[in-house]
Amino acid sequence: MRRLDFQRKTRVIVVDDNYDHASGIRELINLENEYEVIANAGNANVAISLIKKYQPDIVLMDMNMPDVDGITAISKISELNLDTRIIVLTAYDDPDLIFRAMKLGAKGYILKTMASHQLIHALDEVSQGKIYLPNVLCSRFFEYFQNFEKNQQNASYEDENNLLNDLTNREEEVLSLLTQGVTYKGVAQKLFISETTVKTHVNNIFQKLQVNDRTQAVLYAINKGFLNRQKIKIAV
Amino acid sequence: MRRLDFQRKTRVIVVDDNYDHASGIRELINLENEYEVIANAGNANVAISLIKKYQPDIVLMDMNMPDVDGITAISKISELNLDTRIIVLTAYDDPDLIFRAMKLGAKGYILKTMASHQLIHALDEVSQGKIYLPNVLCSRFFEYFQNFEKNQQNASYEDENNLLNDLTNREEEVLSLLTQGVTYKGVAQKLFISETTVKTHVNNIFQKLQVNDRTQAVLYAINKGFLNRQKIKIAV
DNA sequence: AATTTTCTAAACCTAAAGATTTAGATATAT
DNA sequence: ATATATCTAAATCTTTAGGTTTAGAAAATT
Repeated sequence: MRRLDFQRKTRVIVVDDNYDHASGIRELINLENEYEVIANAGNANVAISLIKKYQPDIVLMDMNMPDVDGITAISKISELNLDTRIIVLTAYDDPDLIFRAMKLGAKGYILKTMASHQLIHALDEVSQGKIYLPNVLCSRFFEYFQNFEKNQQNASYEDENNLLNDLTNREEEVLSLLTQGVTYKGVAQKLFISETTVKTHVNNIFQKLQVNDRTQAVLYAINKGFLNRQKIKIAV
Repeated sequence: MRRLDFQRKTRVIVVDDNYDHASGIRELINLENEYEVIANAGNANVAISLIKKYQPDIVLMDMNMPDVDGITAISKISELNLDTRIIVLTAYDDPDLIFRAMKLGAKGYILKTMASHQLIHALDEVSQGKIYLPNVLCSRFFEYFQNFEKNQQNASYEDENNLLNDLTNREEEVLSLLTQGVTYKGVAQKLFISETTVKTHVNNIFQKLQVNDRTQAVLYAINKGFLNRQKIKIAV
């Protein structure tokens, strides 16, 4: 099932620095009744101005281009907040590339090595508002995604060279308040201890984390995933 | 193509608080030569201790359970760092649930309404190290994923009530250095301006961001996605 | 029973941070 | 041409922050 609205074709812009390749794709797409390629772009900057001008339904974007790379291009296009949907067309099944493209809002991802009918299928799916990601690439994506999330968490606890593990409970409490922008006086009041005690704790924290001031301690804590899940809050 | 190693069956534990349902799944799976259900668990805590004990190849996990919910259970299981792969089995195609389950490392996700052969197919795929996520659920996932990422970025720029937009270029430069834990003196040296000028800028920044000190300013910046992409670095 | 951590707290000091006012120089816009 | 915004900088002052040493009490280890 394709588009129901036959009055207006789905408008596509092809972005590829290889002219022959772009022409091939253009002809392939124009064979289909539902689609028409309204423009070609040989590099990212031309592509962006064309997209601004014509606001196409779909952009077919090659990834390896001179000057501005595909990822940056996608990023800039999605900042325009148009209804234009991007399908990535590339030779590489690099998980990182897939992950970043999808993260930036690409609606489809196909390899150049894939059969041409898959390209049309992708157009069909994406023009219907779906996401098109072939199984192989989907697996690659999740590979990367789950590793990424795991690292985000493992950066926190269990880590051997995570100096946060050297902190005592009380020191963790103090650091937790520091990461909310609380002053020594504030910490003292909240923990019902004297200000000098807070200073003692803080100095111990600095030594253990090998930093020189509260800002660096806070940055260390955030980097190492201390207070990962709960959104960082600023105490007033 | 199923498993190549016929000498040892793939060992499965079923976690479902509905005993009848669990039994049904057990029988279904035991019809297959390659799999054997070695245990049932009616709640998450039992499940976790069984998994610790038997270290199964695959866990089929129901999501709506009493006491400890499925997401928490997955989280705890993945903290064990076993080779056990988790397949989620639930009645809901809630995007948030799918997203969180996959984020925590679930290798498959199927709806209870789906045909039984899909369950076996999921077991096949996952036992081969692949990820099994039916197209419908995959779309749901990406829906959520892309919205999530978009919000993370939009929290930064374009936001109306983002006070960071009020900062001048120079103030942004100063703030950027503050978020690296640089002192006033350090900022002065790096920007080739006097320390008092830095103080002026900093005070303006505080007023614009409506905060009282550098730590709060840094936290505000981080929360609003200032320095989103580049990993936070501590200057030494 | 003896030792080590941990939490508490003081005194004393220096350095850095932050608040406030004032002001000159350069742009940029109206 | 005259506001307006931005970047610069000084002087002055108060408040935190941070460094260092010392030390008592309680709890956990060995």
